Amino acid sequence: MRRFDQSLPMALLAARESIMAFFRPHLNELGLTEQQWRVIRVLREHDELEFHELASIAKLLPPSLSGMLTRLERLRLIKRRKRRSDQRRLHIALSPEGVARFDVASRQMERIYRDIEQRFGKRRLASLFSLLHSARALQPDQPGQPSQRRKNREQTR
Amino acid sequence: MRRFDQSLPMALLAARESIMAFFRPHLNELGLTEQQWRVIRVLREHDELEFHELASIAKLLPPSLSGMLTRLERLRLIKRRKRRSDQRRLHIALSPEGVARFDVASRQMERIYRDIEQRFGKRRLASLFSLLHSARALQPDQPGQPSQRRKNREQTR
DNA sequence: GCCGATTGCTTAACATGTTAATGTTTTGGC
DNA sequence: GCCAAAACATTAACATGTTAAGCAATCGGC
Repeated sequence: MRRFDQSLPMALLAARESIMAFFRPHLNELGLTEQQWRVIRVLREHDELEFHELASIAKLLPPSLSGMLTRLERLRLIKRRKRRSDQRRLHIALSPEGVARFDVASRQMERIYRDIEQRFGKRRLASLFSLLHSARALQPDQPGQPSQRRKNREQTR
Repeated sequence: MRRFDQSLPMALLAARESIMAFFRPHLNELGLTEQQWRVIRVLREHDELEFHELASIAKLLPPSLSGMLTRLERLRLIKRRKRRSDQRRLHIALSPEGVARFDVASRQMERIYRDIEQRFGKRRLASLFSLLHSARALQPDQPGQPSQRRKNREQTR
């Protein structure tokens, strides 16, 4: 079998951890976890989002996001409210405090990012983004799909 | 601020999730989590390792690994024993059942990997690995360090 | 040989990831 | 309008990530 250090998931994980080592200590000082920063950042960019949109964009599974919103609400950084016309749907937005927290954090994060960009090189960074974007597009065959390769079925959901 | 989808940590995360979507369902069918598979794979490659070596290679923090070993031991996939000369140090090795489980899983994982490799392209995959390896080498400045960037990391052993 | 400092793993406490089940609201066929 | 099915968020149960504290074994200076 391929050597462990030639595993693509491991290479992606290790690279990400190295990058996060730049950001995480500063986020912690700002009283934010990495995932909370993801949510705040996405909300700042979109003003208001539905639950499922936020989950999708921030790459969080619904159960994780659900708990995070409870905690972010307790910190008074976000607000969530049900849509009147459909009580199932949830709308999430930053509070004024959330916006303020974003403004403080974003400066610092942007500074760190420029440092990384400089160390790594703009061109290589662009190449990396391009390849990562392609990888992101890969999709396993769907069990019910009439494609070439098929596997087990049975997860009706 | 940069757009969220231009964040390097997010790009790495999203790419990794796309790749793991190929592997995870099959690991689950084999009764293994993603991290358990990491541990088994590393142990298969090294026969026997000390705790700290295993943690370092498999990119697991000691507290996570500690709990995992308890569960893997309960599943009878690994064995851990203290070194006689130093009762603090722990040695971990696969059990025969662990080896057998590896053998079953490795075939399937290798098959999936070749599928990914084919879809993504060997050359581009090699480029991606190269860039990821470079990213992995990045290290933030240490707070107490003189202004030149140095890495005072982990030559603990 | 004694004792405080260090080493190495484990526990603890909390947040998140992952899958399955639950509860509530809405939809759609009749 | 009625009711089963679907849609959505949450809760549950468990594993892992992360930081700090704990505990036992060992080391090192004396």
